[in-house]
Amino acid sequence: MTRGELPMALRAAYMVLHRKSEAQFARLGVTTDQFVLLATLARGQALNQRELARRMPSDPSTVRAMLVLLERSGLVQRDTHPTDGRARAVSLTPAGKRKFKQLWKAGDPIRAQMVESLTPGEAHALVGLLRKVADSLNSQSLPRGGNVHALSKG
Amino acid sequence: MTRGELPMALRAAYMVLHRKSEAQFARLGVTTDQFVLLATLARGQALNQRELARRMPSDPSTVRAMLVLLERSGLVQRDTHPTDGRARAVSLTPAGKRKFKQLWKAGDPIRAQMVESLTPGEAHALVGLLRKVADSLNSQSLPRGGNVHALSKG
DNA sequence: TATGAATAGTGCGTATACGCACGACATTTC
DNA sequence: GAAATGTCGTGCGTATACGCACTATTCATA
Repeated sequence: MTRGELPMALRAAYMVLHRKSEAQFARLGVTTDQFVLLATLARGQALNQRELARRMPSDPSTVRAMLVLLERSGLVQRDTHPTDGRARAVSLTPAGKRKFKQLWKAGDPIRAQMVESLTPGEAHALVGLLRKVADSLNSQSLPRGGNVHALSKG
Repeated sequence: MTRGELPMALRAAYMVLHRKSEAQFARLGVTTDQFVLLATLARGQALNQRELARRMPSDPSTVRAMLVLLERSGLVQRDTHPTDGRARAVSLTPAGKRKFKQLWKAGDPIRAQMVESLTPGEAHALVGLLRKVADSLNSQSLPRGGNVHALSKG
């Protein structure tokens, strides 16, 4: 197997998922990434923006831009943090919770199709392998230049 | 396993890959997606813009914006298509070919790390599973609303 | 061959994605 | 308790990502 296949396969799979999700959620007036943000908040309310970004995962700058829009549409609120004057405590509004339930239903066909294209064992394995790869990339600081093999083979 | 884990794991893995790649390629003056475009062109020269978009995969509008930038930096050229007056034949310039080789080397640590975090069997399986999921999402037109299970269980 | 349908590319608008610099507040250290 | 250091959020700039409307060209067919 060629080395470059794995990154490209990962990219291709994500892109299709993203496109299909976008089409599914558009009717409900939110984007795929806004759904991810709402889902993350639904799991853990009153996060600050950095923690929210870490969990999505996304960038704090990006999350801020998203929150501005979501706040404007009334799905999310940002209160001043009780103990940390720098931070803001983000949480779903009641409307946000309702919208999230609606979105979860709307996304079900996509989740179902992904899972049903695989055996239960394959689905489980795929999640495990994706996490393994993600963890590996997350942990290691990559060399800035050149070729790591030139070193390890020397 | 929860249903939502697979999409989130896929998203998380792609995001890390994208971020790490961005950091690696930035020194060389191109983005990760520009690298993908150049790699796609390196495999099949003189594609028109739609075919290029189909292979990346990406959106024709996005590809156009990228080509404008890449053309400006001299890595890519767009000639009028020999037989189709609507289309443009996109190809790498000599500078584009050189840059691509350089980028391929720069990306090697990332590809290496992804592959080496898995056994050869796992890596092979992962690529297969990703393609299976991607193909499944690509082929089926999803229902516009509601829950596909409400139908299949009825 | 005229004409309608399909296709390639363009241009625009909105929403991520992320780096970077900045001010505000916290925490540490002396 | 004041200064150094770190962290949170903001604001800005550039580059995707994609839908949509529009023009130009090609293809199908009457």
